[in-house]
Amino acid sequence: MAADAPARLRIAPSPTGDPHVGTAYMSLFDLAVARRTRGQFILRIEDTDQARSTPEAEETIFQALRWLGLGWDEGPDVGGPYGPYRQSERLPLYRECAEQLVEQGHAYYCTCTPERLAALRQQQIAAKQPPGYDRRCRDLGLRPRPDEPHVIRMKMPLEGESIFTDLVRGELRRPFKDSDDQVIVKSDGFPTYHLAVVVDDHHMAISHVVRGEEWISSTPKHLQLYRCFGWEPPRFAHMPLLRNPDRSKVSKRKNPTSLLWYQRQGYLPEAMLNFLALLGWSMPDGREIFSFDDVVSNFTFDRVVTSGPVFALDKLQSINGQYIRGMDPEQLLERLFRRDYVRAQLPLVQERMRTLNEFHTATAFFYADELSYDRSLLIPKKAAPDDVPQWLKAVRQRIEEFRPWRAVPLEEQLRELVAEQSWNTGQVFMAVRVALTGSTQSPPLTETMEVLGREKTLQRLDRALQLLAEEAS
RNA sequence: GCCCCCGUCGUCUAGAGGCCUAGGACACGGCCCUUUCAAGGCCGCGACACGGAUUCGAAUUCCGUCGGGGGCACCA
Repeated sequence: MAADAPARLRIAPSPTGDPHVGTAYMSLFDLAVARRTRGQFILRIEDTDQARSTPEAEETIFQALRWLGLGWDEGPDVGGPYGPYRQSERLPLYRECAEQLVEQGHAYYCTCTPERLAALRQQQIAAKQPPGYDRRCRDLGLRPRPDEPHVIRMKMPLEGESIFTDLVRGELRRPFKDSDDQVIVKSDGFPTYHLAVVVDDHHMAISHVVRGEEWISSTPKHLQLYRCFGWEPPRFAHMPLLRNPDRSKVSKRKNPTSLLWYQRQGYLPEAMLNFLALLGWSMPDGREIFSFDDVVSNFTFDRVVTSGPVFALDKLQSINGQYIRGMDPEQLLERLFRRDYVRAQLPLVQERMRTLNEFHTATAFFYADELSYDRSLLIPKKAAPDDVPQWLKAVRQRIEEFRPWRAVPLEEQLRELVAEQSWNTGQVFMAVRVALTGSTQSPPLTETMEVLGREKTLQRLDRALQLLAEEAS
């Protein structure tokens, strides 16, 4: 990869939750290659899942990547010559491409019902057959009317094999018969990932696709689409998957995966990047502390390992410490007081402060790993002790998946819940307040929740429930 | 069940047939420095999954076994 025409790489996150470390991990290498070749790094939002995509999630992805210094040359918010950069705004293109495939006999309409597909699947699993579409509609030449529910499926070759060269793994091959006729346009008219990614990567002139190992098995489908369209496919690099300590694919249940968490915890973006670069890749000279520019000038895919690294935080801690020690005090001061977390806390406590020092006492609870407070505080005055656990459980459940994580809507949720159950608002709010802050005195509850973040909020509710359970037994 | 990827210290990794009695970093243990804690210094613990084959010689090549992971959606 030394010679190198300008490369175009993209990160294509789905705006369906908190910005993920995996997104940063891929972006890091995308940007490195783009910079190294004086090419471009593109951000494309893959919001073809109408049910799960949200605008807030998209916004936090922008924010998190910018925090890390992984800015993009083209994207939904900055524009660019290949836009729009949001898949939901490119629908006509996918439709047109899919219809073209149907015209050319590379794809077909399918009217099989979800019920039939589910039943088929069950049978196959029961018969210990690999699950997959049985191609019933493949040669029927169906032309469903627009009001008739249907999908479009691509035709995979029945024989032969797909061979491609992966930049990190070398030659990979797989018989076509192992891939079924994938849906490329859903019944809601939206493309599936498989169609959209190919169409967009081509139309955005992407030269290198860097993505997780999890995509290896669908690469033959993608290559087949390129072939059907008559387009030249990009180069593929399948990076190893980040793992939990138990070696499963990294997940938020077992690891903090939200970039927002790292930001709030006070990790430095440059240390985070350094750490991420060290997972699966190494500098030719073996140095472990290096800048993003060092990655840019040294990155090659042949130094990427193929086995999945465990995403373990102790090394990140150590690296972060080294960065902190390496800063001059003025720089450090700057960083400390610009921290967004502190800024967010400020309005909550300002009206309660009489001296500057009170800022620290009033916000200490934001930082505690585990609050220490007397269990009896969890039982509000005039409340029945046995009621408290169910309040906390109900509140937890109510907000666990709730979006957006903002004070006003959260307050609405809580008030609704309390009203439904005919509970006492003051008592319920007080119990939650103590669980979250360890004290009966705190800034307004839901504003506190917003700043504290979902993760810590849920964690502290759990902790309070645990305390109450201990007391009961 | 089928297909694919992977397998060096607890963890991240170096290693592309002899330079390997396998190197570094994190973590861990000890000592030193020190009013404490960190930081720093020194020392230590600690791995080529297993079995065959190829070779004068294998962590490095090939095969098998075992183990881990991923995929098999109208999710990405």
